[in-house]
Amino acid sequence: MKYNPWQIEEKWQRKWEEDGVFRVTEDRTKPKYYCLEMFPYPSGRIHMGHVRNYTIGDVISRYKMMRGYNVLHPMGWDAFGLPAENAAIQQGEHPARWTYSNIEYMRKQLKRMGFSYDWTREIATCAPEYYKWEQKFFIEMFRKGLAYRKKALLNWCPTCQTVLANEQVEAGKCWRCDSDVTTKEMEQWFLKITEYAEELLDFTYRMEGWPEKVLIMQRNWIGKSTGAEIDFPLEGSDEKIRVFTTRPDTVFGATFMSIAPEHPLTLELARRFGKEEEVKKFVDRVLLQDRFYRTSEEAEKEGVFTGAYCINPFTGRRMPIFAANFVLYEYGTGAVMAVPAHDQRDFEFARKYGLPIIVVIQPEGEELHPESMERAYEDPGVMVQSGEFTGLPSEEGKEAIIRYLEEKGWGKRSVNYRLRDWGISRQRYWGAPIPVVYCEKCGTVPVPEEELPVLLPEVEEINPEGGSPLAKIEEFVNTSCPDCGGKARRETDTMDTFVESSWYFLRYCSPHCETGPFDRESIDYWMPVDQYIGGIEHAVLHLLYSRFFVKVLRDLGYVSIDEPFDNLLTQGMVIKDGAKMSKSKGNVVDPEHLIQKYGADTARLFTLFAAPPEKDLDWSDQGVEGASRFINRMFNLVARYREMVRGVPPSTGKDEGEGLAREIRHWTHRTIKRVTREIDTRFHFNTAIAAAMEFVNFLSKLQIPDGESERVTPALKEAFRSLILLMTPFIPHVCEELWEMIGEEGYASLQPWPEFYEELAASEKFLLVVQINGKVRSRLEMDADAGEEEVKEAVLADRRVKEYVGGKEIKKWVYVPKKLVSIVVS
RNA sequence: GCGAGAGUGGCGGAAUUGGCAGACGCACUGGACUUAGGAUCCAGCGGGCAACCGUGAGGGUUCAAGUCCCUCCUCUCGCACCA
Repeated sequence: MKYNPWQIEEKWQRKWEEDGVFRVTEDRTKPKYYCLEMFPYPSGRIHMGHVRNYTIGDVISRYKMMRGYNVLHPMGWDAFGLPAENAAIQQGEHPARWTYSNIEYMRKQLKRMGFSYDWTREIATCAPEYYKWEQKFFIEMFRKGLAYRKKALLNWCPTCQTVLANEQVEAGKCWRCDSDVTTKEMEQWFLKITEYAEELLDFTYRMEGWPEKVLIMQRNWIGKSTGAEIDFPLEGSDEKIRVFTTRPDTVFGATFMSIAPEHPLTLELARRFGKEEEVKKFVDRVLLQDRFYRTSEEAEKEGVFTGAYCINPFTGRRMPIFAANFVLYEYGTGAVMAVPAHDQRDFEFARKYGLPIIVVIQPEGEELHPESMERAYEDPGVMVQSGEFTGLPSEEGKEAIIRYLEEKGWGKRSVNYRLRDWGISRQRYWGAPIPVVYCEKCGTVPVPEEELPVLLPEVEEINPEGGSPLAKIEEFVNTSCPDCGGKARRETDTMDTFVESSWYFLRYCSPHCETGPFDRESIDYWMPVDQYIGGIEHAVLHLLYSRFFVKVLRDLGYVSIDEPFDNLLTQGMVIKDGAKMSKSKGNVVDPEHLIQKYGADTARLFTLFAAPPEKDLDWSDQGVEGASRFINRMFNLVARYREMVRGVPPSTGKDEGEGLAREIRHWTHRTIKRVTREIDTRFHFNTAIAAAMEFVNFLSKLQIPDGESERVTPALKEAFRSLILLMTPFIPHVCEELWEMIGEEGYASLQPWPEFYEELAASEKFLLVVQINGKVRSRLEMDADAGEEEVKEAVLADRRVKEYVGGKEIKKWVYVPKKLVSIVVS
């Protein structure tokens, strides 16, 4: 009898499917567990990253199932996206055909891995039954003002003639044609994620099941800063310029003002003061620079005087107003009060243009002088040269200044976020149409609900020149206004694919629901996701958008949860030869070859054994051999004892038995304990597998003396049953086969997880380590129930101990029960 | 620059609360079986002849430090003119 993975795997995959072993319903007699892995983009074939991600999720799902949970473990396809469109351009294949044939192929590959998905719940986001509901959400968001249209500066690729999402711009270049990306102002649809900035931030402090790293990244991305807005009157006018600052305590040191080149006031002021020509030259030049250069640190700070002055309300100082390249129009008010002594950018700017520097914060224990300063002092200190505020510690000063401002009506307390609203318009074909029409009379009108979905029209070919493909389809564009019936044009942009992935986990709960996006009861039963697993690359985008979406759906009355994912596991990358697997590096291992050569169980076992899930996994062909070898050894071991244990009832209860049987039972229970703890407390599958390997090593060495076999077989049966069940989540196919081989009924996958008795797991002897003056000098085997007196007697009687202690005085005696003795002698 | 994480044999990686450093696996060495072995099984495997020395470097706390404290070095990741 030889281990034949292909035959075994085919057999059990077929049986699981025939018997619907992994199909789930809302069974209220069991606790629920929703285990989810980030769904793949159907790019063509699965890669090692998928294998790792989905294997981790599968172990967790199968383990929880055996622990008695009702487990939802679904799979689907993030099916809209650019690669489909590119394939269409390059190969002339329709994006839908290309996508669906990829899905067919990848589904087969995933099934071949033996993952425990409930395939009846499979979804593809490009299906009208899916995006229909997304369009409905969009309309509801539009009605609540959470989806709106505005002009915005977008990344524009002049070669491809299209807008690029931020993630499609790599180091200032177009990801597809490598030309320099510029900006262009266009009408865009936005989702108002900033409305939820505070809540999104707030919850990061309560999400205990998420890695701290991800939470920190999200907090940084949201980028909350608190401070004040202050009005600076324009000299010779009633107008005011409003700035945002986080350092109101430094306002006495503000000596000039910087405003963004694209700020409408910039050219307006220049015109008024006869500086139009040179300011416009500067503005044009800066706006031509790409944003990546302009916002990088290397970019030199430069600016131009607009000719205008404003007045510092606190000091009465005339502050020249500069247009400066480093001021961002989109952040705060697009204008900044410049405090050169206490802000590095302003410092550099002031030095360059010879502007005054006034120190208003003194650090403790040193005195700053503007002439001798080499850089700005940005830390807290004591306020100086600040009128009635002089002498206040700067932190208190912030509060005092804000109160003063508000009293005087010069400004107010203010909070700013770095987070911007989410631009979702894409000039793409292969995406969900934005369900809006533009009527000459009624303006922007959402498509009525009963007309949803706005179907993506068939298209002959996609223009490689780019631009919105939908805009070229007359029958699609030309429509009538739902309100007045007059002539209207459809929106031709489609939605960012991140919109689809922001709610797919909800759809899985009732994937075939026709009356709504999902069935409320199923959502209330399954959500939130108990364990979410995926790559760290989505730490901000997908994970933040999903959080936002759930909060919006909550406020629209669809769900009653605040957060979608209770626990998050970010798995490490798959590395080979010191680099991430990638086509360009040529270090890709195709999972399909692996399966062909070793079978799915080996592929699974290796990815689990090589590293804990959250760490990077170093690929090693020899390591795969090792995994394969282990499965063979386990198979041969069970095969050898198969006849002996068939039909024998396993040992149960806490009676240890005697001799060999007792040793076997001790090993069995110890192993159950170790494997369970490693999986349960921290998902460290590598050490769980190591424990099982040790158990196999032990069992392989067993020599059963003639005549003893009767007494030993129940213990052996228990051992094999346990071993097989412990390994089932990791290598399910071979475990099903072995389960059958030892004569057990039903599916191993459906058995309850083995239990252990603490009494049996504990050993009856322990090895006592004896240290003398901090060095290990002896080891003694002791009975587990030996008390300190007994231990002391045994230690002092030990030959090696006597050698070191001799007649010397024992100055210290430390006893750690069941572990060690530490003796200090002079 | 700021933030987070990590440095342990030839390699991947183990070491509850400070308590035998190197589990388990790979590679390697020797042996057995064999026509053969790149299959399988058995044994060995941090360094050093040894006393001893060994967890990035140097200090410290402790009977005892990979683990705690201080200083420093290296690497990885994230953010980086956000006022």
